[in-house]
Amino acid sequence: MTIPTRDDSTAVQSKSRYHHGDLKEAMVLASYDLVRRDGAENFKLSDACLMAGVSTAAPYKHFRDRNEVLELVMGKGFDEMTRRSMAAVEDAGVATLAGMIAMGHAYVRFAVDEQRLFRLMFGQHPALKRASAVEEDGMKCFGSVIEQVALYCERHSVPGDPKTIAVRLWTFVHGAASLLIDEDYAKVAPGLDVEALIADTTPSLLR
Amino acid sequence: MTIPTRDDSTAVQSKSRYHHGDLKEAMVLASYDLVRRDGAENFKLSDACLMAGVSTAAPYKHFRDRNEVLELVMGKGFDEMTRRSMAAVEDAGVATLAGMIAMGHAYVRFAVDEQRLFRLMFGQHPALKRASAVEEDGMKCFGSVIEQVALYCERHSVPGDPKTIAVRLWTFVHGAASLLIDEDYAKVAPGLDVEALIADTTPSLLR
DNA sequence: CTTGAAAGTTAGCTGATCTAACATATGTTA
DNA sequence: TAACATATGTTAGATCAGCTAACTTTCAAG
Repeated sequence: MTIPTRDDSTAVQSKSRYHHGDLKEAMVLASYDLVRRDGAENFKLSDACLMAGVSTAAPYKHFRDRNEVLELVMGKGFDEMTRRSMAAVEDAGVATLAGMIAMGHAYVRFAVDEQRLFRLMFGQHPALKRASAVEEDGMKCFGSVIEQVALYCERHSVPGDPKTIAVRLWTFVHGAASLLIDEDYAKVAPGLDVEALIADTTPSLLR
Repeated sequence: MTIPTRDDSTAVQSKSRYHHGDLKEAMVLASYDLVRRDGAENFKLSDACLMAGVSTAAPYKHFRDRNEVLELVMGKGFDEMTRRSMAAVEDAGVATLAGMIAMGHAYVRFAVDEQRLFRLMFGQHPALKRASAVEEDGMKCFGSVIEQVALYCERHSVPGDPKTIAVRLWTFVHGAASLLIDEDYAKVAPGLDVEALIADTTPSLLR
């Protein structure tokens, strides 16, 4: 439950070491890693303090409380998710079917690779998600996914409202990611190939 | 944060009142209500103790720890969800399109009505979900949904593996429920009519 | 330099889970 | 029916994390 080692390469520090330099950033980075490792429910602010090399009271000069730190971690999570999804679609081809499928796969792969982060980002404390920083990053993430689907719809003259179709696709992919990492598929459909499920279903949803 | 009043109608009690009578059951019932009201993240075992009228040490004679109580609450949640989904499909017509849509709507409505319960049941601590009691009730819940879709597929000679098609429908409905209560739809597609989304999309998924 | 604000520190409060040691019913057996 | 074993309560307190208060150090502006 505790391997909180000081990572000096991460922290920006003054020579004196009484003042950290950029404790706020260092705390968020440390917390991001801790949440990825242990999950938000096991995240201890005090571990992040250890990693940043400060006392447990120090963060309160920069954050309202533990939750504000988690909010910023969520924001970083959404940024990373956006980055990966967009990279995938640009790689496989913007406004192509392959691109849409790749985007779905990237979404699911993020959920799998970053399970604990994904769990923090979705379905947990509704209060956290309402934080302005989170709202902004979340909107950017979902917005860019929807935008990509809309591009596809226009290019291929898919009938109907592009946004509605985009929401359909998003809904399906999100459901797949959730049920997969929650091990619900494993209970009723063990060995299910989720990538195939998405590849097979995407065409039906894009029309 | 605290309205834990003693509910004597719920509790089975002996005359002496030293021994509760059925503390285990009383604790689960109280905890179920508290989780529905406050969410699992704000659930205090001590509140449940107050409601059951016992000291905070008493539950440890019946439960391993706080998590075991939550596991049983999850189990009850799955039972209730199964009940509602099956009632909906039987009401609207087993093996009919209307029945499939009604089942989806019931699933989403459960998520909305019992948001905090739903959040406990999905996407939270993976450890809790692996508890045998939870696994059993969860399987029953998803299993019966899948079974119903399979019945539809057979009746209407839908080509392809019925189970695969059932998983598709389940995935979509679960995604819709999750994004809805997580207020993610509200961010990018405010005012989205989720019931319509499901009614419109179900036919495309059932073939 | 001085001085005020920013950003650390230590000490300690609070509130929740859980444990240890003890107390009281209950019900089976002598 | 007395006595014992067991189940199921109680009280007291350890622990541990979040957070606050009061004090200290550094920095930067004039």
